[in-house]
Amino acid sequence: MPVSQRQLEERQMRQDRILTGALEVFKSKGLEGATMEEIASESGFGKATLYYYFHSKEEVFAAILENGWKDLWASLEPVIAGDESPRKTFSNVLLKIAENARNRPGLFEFLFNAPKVITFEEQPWKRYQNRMYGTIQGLLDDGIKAGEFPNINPQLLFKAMGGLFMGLVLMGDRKEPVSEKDVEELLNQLITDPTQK
Amino acid sequence: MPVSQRQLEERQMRQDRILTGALEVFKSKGLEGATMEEIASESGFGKATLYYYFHSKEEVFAAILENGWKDLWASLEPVIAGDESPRKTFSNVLLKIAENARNRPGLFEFLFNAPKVITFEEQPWKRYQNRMYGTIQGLLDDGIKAGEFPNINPQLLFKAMGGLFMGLVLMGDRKEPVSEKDVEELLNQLITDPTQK
DNA sequence: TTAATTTTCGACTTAGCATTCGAATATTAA
DNA sequence: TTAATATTCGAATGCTAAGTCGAAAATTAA
Repeated sequence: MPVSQRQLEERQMRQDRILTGALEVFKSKGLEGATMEEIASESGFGKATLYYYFHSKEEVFAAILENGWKDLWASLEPVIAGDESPRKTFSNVLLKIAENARNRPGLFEFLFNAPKVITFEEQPWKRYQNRMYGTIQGLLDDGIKAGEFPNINPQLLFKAMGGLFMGLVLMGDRKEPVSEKDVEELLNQLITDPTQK
Repeated sequence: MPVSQRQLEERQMRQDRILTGALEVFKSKGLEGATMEEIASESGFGKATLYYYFHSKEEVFAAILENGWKDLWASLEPVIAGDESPRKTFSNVLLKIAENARNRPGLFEFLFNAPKVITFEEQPWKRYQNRMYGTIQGLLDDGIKAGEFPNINPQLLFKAMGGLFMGLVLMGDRKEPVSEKDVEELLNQLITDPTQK
């Protein structure tokens, strides 16, 4: 009587289709610059139809971020839950992030740049983002305590790794995926393991 | 007959006043979100007066960036022209940037974040930005060739230092200026000098 | 003082765009 | 088939904000 499973799935697919089109437009025009008209034609629907699936342009924008961060976090969770050493876990987290970036480069870049544009506060996706950043910082904290990283302010280490890693993942001219070797190299060259001295 | 020196100076000051107000509004609302109305009231003029000094909102935005990058570059130039070793020059450049950031934190943050928002192409301030990035990359290149830095892809090193340094300068909870010691520490901890091994 | 010039500004015009409406079309279930 | 429900869409609405106008006030120069 209500709605069949198939119906729900088709609805979901249409939403995804809209979101995919919207991502393209947002990437090239930004939040304000993008028009619903353009998002509609990009995703193959009429303008009014977008409003059948979403309440507003902001909601479309937020949905992209929400889904993106949620998926990213979901893929990270098992890695973090593992019981490896902080340094090894840290390395695995970076690898997993790189894998995500490789699969959907457009979305990934958007996830990390879009937030700068937002003015309206408290969005649900922020929770995932904070959780991820918090976890990574925690790993660095623990690693430093355990003597696996040099004794430097974890906040700074975080920033440095962030910049470096984004460089590797986003700006890479290379076509091959980021390998375990790459990440290990990073860690060894920039963050010397004191125990190996 | 034309315009007196004082008149020119006063005009300049009014433009600066507008730019200062605009910076505040742009920072909180972004390029699209900011209204000329708000910029006007923030800087203490009527809306129409803004158009007496600038042709459009984009021009106001661009003027902030142009002035900012120009000043930053001007302060860097003598440091770069010095004849120290690449590593030492690199360190001095970072110190000078930090000094700039300390003097006008709001502007500085804007200079480094705003570009992400821009869609319209080729702006004059881009030339200063590229010159600075190019110079820094060149210093790293030279330093690597001279064996003063570890042998790592300069692009990556650049990203890493960028992330780290921005962390130090922008996110710092500290109130004291970034000191030579801080920068040396950075270099020593993250980018071990191979000659010291 | 007075005429030119510079500066200021609120009201107005206008264009673009988010959002709504209402009617059509398609799908489902009986 | 047929009625209910789900989906689609272009046209109409309304608002916001960039940019313009024309008149005033202030300043300068004689």
